[in-house]
Formats: sequence, C-alpha cells, structure tokens
Amino acid sequence: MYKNLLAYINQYANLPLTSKEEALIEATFQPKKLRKKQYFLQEGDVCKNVGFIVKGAMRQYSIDDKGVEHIVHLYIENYWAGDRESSIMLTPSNYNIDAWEDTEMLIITRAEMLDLMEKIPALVKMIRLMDERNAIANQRRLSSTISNTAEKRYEEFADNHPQFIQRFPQHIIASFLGITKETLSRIRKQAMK
Amino acid sequence: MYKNLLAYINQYANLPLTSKEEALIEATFQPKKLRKKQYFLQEGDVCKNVGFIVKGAMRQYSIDDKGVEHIVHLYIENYWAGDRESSIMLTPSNYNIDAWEDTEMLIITRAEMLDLMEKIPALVKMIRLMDERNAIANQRRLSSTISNTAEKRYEEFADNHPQFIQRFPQHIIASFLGITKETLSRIRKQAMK
DNA sequence: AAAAACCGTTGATAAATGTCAACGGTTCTG
DNA sequence: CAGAACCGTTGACATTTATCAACGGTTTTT
Repeated sequence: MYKNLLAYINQYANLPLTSKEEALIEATFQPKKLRKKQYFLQEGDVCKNVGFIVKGAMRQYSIDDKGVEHIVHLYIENYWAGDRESSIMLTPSNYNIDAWEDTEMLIITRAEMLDLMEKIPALVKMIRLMDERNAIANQRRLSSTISNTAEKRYEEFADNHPQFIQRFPQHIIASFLGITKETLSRIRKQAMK
Repeated sequence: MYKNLLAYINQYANLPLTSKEEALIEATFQPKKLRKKQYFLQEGDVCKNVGFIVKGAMRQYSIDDKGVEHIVHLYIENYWAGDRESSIMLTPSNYNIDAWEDTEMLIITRAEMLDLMEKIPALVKMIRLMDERNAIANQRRLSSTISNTAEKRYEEFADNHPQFIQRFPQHIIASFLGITKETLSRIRKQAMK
C-alpha cells in the first residue's frame, strides 16, 4: 500500500529515506478507499486532506449557474488530489473532487504534512520540486488554452497524456479541455480523415 | 533601489532580515534598467535571470505561426518576471518578455538565488509562500478561462486587477484574456449600457 | 431479463468570437 | 511641426463553438 508513495518520494527528492523516516510516513498517511462516484471533497466544505492516489482515477470540477460541470483536473495513480486554495486559506472550496473509478488513497492533513516536513528533509525537497513542476505545467496549460484552437488543444492533450484518453470517457475529456462533448466528437471525426 | 525588494521579502516571509542578510541581498541582486520596448528575454534564449520589478511595467508573450502575440503575463511593480520553465530546465524559452514602460529591475540568476536560499531562511520561506500563492492564482485563472465567457472573464479581471486596466492599453488586456481587441471593445460597449 | 443510466454521434440552428478593412483621434518621434 | 505609429471603434462577414433534440448501442443496476 505504501510502496508507491515511498517510491514516489524517493524518486522525486532523490534523497533516500531512512527506515525511521519511512516508518513515520507510514504512521502518518491514512489509507482511504473511495467507491466510484464517492466524493473526496464537496463544494462548500473546507479541504482538510490532500491525498496521494495509489490506485484509481478521480476528477475535480466546479458546477456553474446552469448546473454544468467544468472539469479542472483529472487524476490517476501517483497524482495528488486536493484543493490547495481551500486547504491553505481554510475557505470553503468551490470544487468537487470525486472518484471516477474505485480508488485507494493515502491521505494527510495540511498540519500533519507541515509537521512531517520539519522532520523529513526529503519531503521538503519533494514539495519544492513538485511546486516547480506544477508551475511549469500550469503555465503550459494556460498558454495552450489561451493561444490554441480546440482542435490543437485536443491534439496536444492526446499526445502528452494518452493515459487519460484511455481512462476517461470523451465527455469528461471535452469538459477538461473547456469544450462540449459534441464539439469534441466533431473534432475527432475531422481528425480521422 | 533595494528598499522595495527588502520590504517585499520581509512582508512575505514575516521573518525579519538581519542587516548582514540585507547586505548579502544587496550585493547579489543586480540593478538593470530597461527602456520601453527593450527585451528582458527573447524567444529562443535561455532565461538566465529572474527579475524583481522596482518600477515599471512589462509583459510576457508568445508569438504564433501567424505572427500574432499571445500575452500570458503582465507585470508591474513588486512582481517577478521570468520564464521558470526555461530557467529551471535550461531550455530555450518560447516566450518574449519586454518592457511596456521604462523599467527598473533587480535581477538574479537561478544559481545565485539557490545560493542565497542556503544562507537566508527568510528567502526559502518567501519562495514557498510565493509558490503557493502562485499555484492558487493559476488555478483561479485556469478555472475562469475554461468556465467563463469572455465577458465574465473581463469583468472578473477588471474587478481583481484594476491596476492593470489603468496601466495597459485595451488591446494588451484583450490578448491577455485570450480574445481580440475588437471583441473586447464590443464587450465594453455592451457593459456600459 | 428488463429497466435505467450512460455514452458517443449526428443534424439543425443559434450564439459567440474572429477576421478584414476602414476611420478619426491620439501620442510619439525625428 | 509634420509624418508616422499607435489606439480604440465600427461595420460586414466568416468561422468556431454551443445548444437542443434525437438515436442506437453500451454498460450498469435492479
């Protein structure tokens, strides 16, 4: 259960964990299982935990005035799910996060994480690298969203994230790209020729 | 010249700098003046410096196949300008950054910054908080771009960033929002009624 | 096994936004 | 001061994307 998480940290930080540190991590992260469709976070609640996905698939989305879902993140194994703004600011979240497949996570509160970071240097390094990677990915996604047509955005996404294409149905991908399922269907039809 | 930067660090980190630390910072950050339209970073170059803006206004943008500029960031006093991806990965940047007004910056290389962080704890804390704030802002912007119409995006932007509206002309704001200047002109005309 | 929910597709039409060209009023610059 | 560059606006029209409704084929649930 903890194997993936420990491997993730080791790989990211490149600062081998001692067995004491490993034990501390195992004692702090709590396993949590979610059935398909079960909420991990519901709009209006404060996001208390961040979760590392050991197995499964999840999505994060907001719901607009008309009841339409807008998917902002998709997660699979080895991703971290949570709403940082809510978690840091302690404000009610604008997002829902739920399981798209049956999912196993390892969850931790922000306070626990801060505490662990004081004790385990590798975690500090990991967080910093994750933040950097994250900032870069966000920049790219934003750039793509602003500059490209729907068609090009889909191409780019399909090229860079084939795992998601296989794992989530088209209407979910469409929402993630900020277009309707009909438009995506037509784009794909075009592309096939 | 260094007053703004020191104040910025103190306020962000909330960990008062010693006078030795202040001296070290002043010795490391280099002043740099840019005339209006002068490049700070040009597409294809590796971004070697990040710069704190003491006075002035800048923009960051890419140029597409058709020669159209897509503005991804606007900066004014107390912002940091640079392309993180290029700077971290040491890859040629896809962006240009130039001065929209005559600008005074304090610049530092990534290596120097990493070195300073070893010596000044307040900087480590500042960077971490900036990363967090940044991640939150990116999330919001992305959400808004995906979920809202051009009109709502403009409203939100004008509400949250009135300084930019005053400082940059409309066609720059339009590009930043991912729409054409004509569309923005019409949106504003609508809104006036 | 039947019913319900889900999923992708298609057609017809509407709405949002882009493109191109032109204009008049600034502001910048030599 | 004169010409050039810049800026916002408008009109006519084209393109992209959304909306609504319907369908048949899955898969899931009961």
